[in-house]
Amino acid sequence: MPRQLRTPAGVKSANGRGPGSTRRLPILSDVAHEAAVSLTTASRALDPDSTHPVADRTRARILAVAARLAYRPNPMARALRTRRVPTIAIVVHDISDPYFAEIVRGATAAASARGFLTVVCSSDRDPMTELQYVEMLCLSRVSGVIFAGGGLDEAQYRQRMSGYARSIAHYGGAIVALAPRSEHWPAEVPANRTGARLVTEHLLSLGHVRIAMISGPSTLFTSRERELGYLGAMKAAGVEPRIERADFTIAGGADATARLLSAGPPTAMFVASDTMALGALAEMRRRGIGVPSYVSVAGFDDIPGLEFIDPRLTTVHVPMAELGAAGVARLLRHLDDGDLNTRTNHHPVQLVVRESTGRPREVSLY
Amino acid sequence: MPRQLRTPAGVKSANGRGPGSTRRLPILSDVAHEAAVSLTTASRALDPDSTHPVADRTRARILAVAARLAYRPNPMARALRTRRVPTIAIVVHDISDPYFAEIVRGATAAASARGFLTVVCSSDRDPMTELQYVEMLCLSRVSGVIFAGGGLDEAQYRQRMSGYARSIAHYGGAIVALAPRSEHWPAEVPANRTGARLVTEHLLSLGHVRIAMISGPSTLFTSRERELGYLGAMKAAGVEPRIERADFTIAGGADATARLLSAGPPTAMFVASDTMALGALAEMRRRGIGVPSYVSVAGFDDIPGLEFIDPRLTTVHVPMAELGAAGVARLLRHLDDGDLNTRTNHHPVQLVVRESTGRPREVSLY
DNA sequence: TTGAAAGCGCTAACAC
DNA sequence: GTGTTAGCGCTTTCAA
Repeated sequence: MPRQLRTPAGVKSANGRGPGSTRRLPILSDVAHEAAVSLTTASRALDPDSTHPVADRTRARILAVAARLAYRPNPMARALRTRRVPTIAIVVHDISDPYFAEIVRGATAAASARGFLTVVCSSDRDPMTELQYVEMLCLSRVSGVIFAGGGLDEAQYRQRMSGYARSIAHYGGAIVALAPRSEHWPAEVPANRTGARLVTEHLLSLGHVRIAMISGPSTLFTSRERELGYLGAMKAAGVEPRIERADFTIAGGADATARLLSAGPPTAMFVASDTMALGALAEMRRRGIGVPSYVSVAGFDDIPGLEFIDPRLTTVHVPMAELGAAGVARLLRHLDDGDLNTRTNHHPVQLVVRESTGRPREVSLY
Repeated sequence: MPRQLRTPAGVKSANGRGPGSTRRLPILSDVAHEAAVSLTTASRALDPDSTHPVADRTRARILAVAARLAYRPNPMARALRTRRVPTIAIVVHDISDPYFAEIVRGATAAASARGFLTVVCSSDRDPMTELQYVEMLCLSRVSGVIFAGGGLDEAQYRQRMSGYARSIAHYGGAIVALAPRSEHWPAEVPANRTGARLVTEHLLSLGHVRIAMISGPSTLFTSRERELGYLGAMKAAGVEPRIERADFTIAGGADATARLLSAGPPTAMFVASDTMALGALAEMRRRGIGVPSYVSVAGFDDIPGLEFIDPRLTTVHVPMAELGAAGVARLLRHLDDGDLNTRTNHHPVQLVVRESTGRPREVSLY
């Protein structure tokens, strides 16, 4: 349809498609036409970060028309030109896990404040699913991708991931990690090692010697960092470490606890995430084992809702929402100012002692 | 830059931008050129749901080239043409609430299986924030919007919302509700009224008479439906109802419980969401009130993780992930088959009796 | 300081 | 069955 014959915006369309139909959204040419300027000038006046000069009177006129028509630029048309959609993606391992839900909450709030939409991709802890999502994101030309979960140390995964990352960098997209990864990406991560050290030292100071750790998969960098803190504190105290592995889920935490209890049960357990600690607590209850009377349990993350489980869990507070917001801020610094710094910022964590840890039991369990 | 001079895909760009740089992504004209066909034919052969005939030999040749070049259509260009981005938005009240997290999990899985990205917009229970998000979605021309949370019965909200909805319908976008609303949109909702009736009848059958309800804001349609079930059962039993209101948060549930307990405490409480019930339980514990020995508490939703709180909560199971998936399926039926049916499908719920409800106390609390 | 014109990559109406 | 052509709405040279 030639431009001239098009029904102008703000005028009821002649062939209204029934009662639900309404006027079409105004486009740039509507504004330009009404303000009696060219498309170019209208575009420049409306673009907040255009450096091209526009006469004050002209600009004022254009802005007035735009406001009256409630004009908003079409993001797709703009994206086609600028080669990037105003969307930020956040890739998480499991959106149902309160840890990731909190990060997403912080990130979406920060992103929407800047006019960015946030896409959430939850892989349900399957690396292949995660890679598929990243491929989709890459094809969609999202402005940036935030990886909330830790990376995997597995050849094929790393290779495909770095291929996508290169592709994203190629079209000018930004990448930020909120957990440790092998890739050298800009990162905003919690002080995992320090936190693990603090919590282990807390258990040691209570008099525990047989302190086991329930960690995540050995291929996950987050597991490794938390193990490092635990191992360091154990070594410094001259006591023997013991690591059992799970998959960062509640059920996994329960299973690992069962294994730990059936072979020389420890007097204290440091669980690498609160979610797994919930599973540990459930397994204890199922077996009638008192916490902390028989076994002390400490978690990591300080997820919301912890005040409602019994006993209240000793853990390491990670500023999840702030981490999400910091990730978005970092991403925007790349997009806005071309900041390509790949420094890793460590966010401080804090030991929160509650009711699930206490002095070691006097009697043996068996 | 004229097409002819452009660096072909698959050939290292002459002005590579450093080590991170790589060849540019292939575009349709690359495929068409290599396969020696026109853009149109290439487009048709590559579009899985194009009805236009293409010779088998030609199609095979085009597909082979596309595969070799790892060609993927540019979603932005396609969107500009089709006037819709391959993205589904899901609007929730609070992504940190496990109820919504589960719905989102179900929806994203279903959407990505069909090549759609899912945008999550969490309003943190602020109607104005929600409206802002919907405006953004509308401008972004997302293919569809799923409203996971219930609607508000408030004039200005309803007016702005229906304006956006009209706008979305106008460009061919779909809308689906997963909770009751005044707008006549296609809906997939839990059987709120039935669930509330079932749980109230359960409490009545245990011998309770003084059964209070903690509901949500009176302007929220979800609150109303659940109240209707409660009121119906109470009336049928000939006993006096009592409703206290909160805001569907943990803290709100705790506050409402405090108010309830300080003025003629009931022997049983039906709380309109598990999240609020968590707050109720916390308030009871703070006051040293036994559950269910002194007061029975029942929730609604059956959010994940409930097996780890003490006492285990009696509630009404809502199939959250299925609701999310059903919402996506409904949306795609609109998009694919033009199904504009606005029927409301009620998803069955189920009473789950656990440990937080029991027979009424013999002794008075005060 | 303004504007004309050329696309971004794709789809669809209309030939042939 | 295939190709030509005209845009989708916007940004951005380049020229005035």
